[in-house]
Amino acid sequence: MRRDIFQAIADPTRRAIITLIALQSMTPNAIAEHFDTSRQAISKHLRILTECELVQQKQEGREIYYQLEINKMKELDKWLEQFRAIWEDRFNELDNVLVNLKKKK
Amino acid sequence: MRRDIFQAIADPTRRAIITLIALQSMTPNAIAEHFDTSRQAISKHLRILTECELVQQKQEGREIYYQLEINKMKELDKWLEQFRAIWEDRFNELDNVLVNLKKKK
DNA sequence: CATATATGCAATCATTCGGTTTCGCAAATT
DNA sequence: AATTTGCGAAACCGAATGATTGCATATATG
Repeated sequence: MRRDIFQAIADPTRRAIITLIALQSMTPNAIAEHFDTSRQAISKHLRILTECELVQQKQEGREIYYQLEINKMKELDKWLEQFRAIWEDRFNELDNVLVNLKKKK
Repeated sequence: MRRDIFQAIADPTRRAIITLIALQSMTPNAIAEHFDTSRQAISKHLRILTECELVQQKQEGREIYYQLEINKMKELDKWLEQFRAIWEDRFNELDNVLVNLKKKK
């Protein structure tokens, strides 16, 4: 089972979990209350998120708090980096087109 | 078949296709040459990318050029936005810790 | 007009995915 | 000590996924 962040965020429930615990770590039960599925289903999602290190566990007694590993999210940003240059370029090109249109007038 | 960008970029081959045609649009055959799989498999990936509008087709005779719809990539960036604030905050917190350590010295 | 080329589409198949249900275990509570 | 609570693991199931193979269609080329 090869897990990577891209596959992890492909599922909408997992994306929702990520957003949910972004600001504050939560236990599986607390998380599950926000969804229509069973606690075990959430538990499985958390396992996947843990496997690809998007999430970290902090045991406290019999409770386990899941915390977002925000640094891992940066890997997504890193992948996007290569395209950022392009869409800025295209924007500039559009800019030039507009400038030329103005000149024609 | 509900397609969204997150599911589209979950597959490594599709990510590679995206990167491949980012700078220059290409035909399915040309794309397929870069991979180990069959042309039809690539065609299926292109269909998925087209369905979620990450890619656009330009017919030229019997050839079809596939072009990256760079604007759609921005949606990913938009989703990341909510976390960017967090990881910058955490960086600031770390900054404060370092400042405090200095003071102790 | 016959043939080669570029492409999409449908059927099929093994694998993975996301969910439920059942179970076991350890920590709290009574 | 007995019970409740919070959790993960395993077994199972239907649906989706990614790949292959075979076929159909449209455009070039001889």
